[in-house]
Amino acid sequence: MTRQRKLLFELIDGSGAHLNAESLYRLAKQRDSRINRVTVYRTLKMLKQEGLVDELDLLHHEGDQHYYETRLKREHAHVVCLRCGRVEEFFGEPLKRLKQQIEAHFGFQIMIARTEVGGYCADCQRTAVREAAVLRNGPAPPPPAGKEHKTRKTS
Amino acid sequence: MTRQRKLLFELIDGSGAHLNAESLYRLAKQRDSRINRVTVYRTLKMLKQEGLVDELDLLHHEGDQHYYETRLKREHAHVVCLRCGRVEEFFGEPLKRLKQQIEAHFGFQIMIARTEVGGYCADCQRTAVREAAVLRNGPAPPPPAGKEHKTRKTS
DNA sequence: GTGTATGCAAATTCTTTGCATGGAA
DNA sequence: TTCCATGCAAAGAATTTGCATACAC
Repeated sequence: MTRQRKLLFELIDGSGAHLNAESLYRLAKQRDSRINRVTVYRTLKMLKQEGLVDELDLLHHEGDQHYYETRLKREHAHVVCLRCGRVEEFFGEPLKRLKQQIEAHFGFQIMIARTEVGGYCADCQRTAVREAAVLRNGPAPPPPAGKEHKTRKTS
Repeated sequence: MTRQRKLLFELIDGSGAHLNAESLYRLAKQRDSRINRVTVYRTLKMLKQEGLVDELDLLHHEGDQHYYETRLKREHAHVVCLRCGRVEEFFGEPLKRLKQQIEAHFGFQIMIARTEVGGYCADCQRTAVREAAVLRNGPAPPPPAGKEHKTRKTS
């Protein structure tokens, strides 16, 4: 257990976000300027093999990097908005069912499962509708006078 | 619609396997020696964007390439044996459920969904038991005399 | 004929390897 | 004190880009 490994695991575990190797390296460098990018890759590989972290690609929404998270949480699917990049996590019982059925059906012993879903989040669906309107009709008319407030539903 | 695009889509669609960019390129080259690797990458990118093919990584079981399949089949999960590399496909209703729940829960509009599961297939579980026995006890005694037949269950 | 797709070479991005040194147990 | 992890430099795999030519429509 070295200084570097401890730091890296803490960062992956502590960060709310899904870090990729490069972000993890940058964060680590801030706390320990002597750390090397190669150590990050080597440590990630080890943590993966030990089953301590999971590797995601979040549908390669931005580039071909991978993202990492600790395996401490309950199993969940990742839901990525293809427009704004926001990532939600879905915990639910169909996931468990799916695993059970696969184990039963193939006599498989599942070690790891990954579900990644891409699409458009509620906000971006609204935006898309607005953008399409602009393309069709030109810029929207100015909003009616009065205090601004968040649009609730477009349809 | 160029000669190359037609060929590449046919190959992805026709091949039973999950091809990666390099295998696809090699197959294509056999049929049309003038084709270029770059064209393969460009075409795959386009087919992905059009929603005609899906990109998988099969848990990066061997290297960091991606694998491709057409979207003509019903939605399914990929089940990869981490030992022998065999890939099974699972069609089942928990997948549909999962998508529905995610759409309902987040108000999400799902465009693409990918489930990849890794573990050990029935055959490899048996092998692992044998291998562990060898590590513990040294090479197994020769099998009892008589006609060879497939082992059915080890446990 | 016009514009987009292709081929080629070179560049970029992400990740791994070889080897000498440093640090944890 | 021993051995494995680290850092550094360099290599390697997978993929993308720039630019001139070729081909589909």
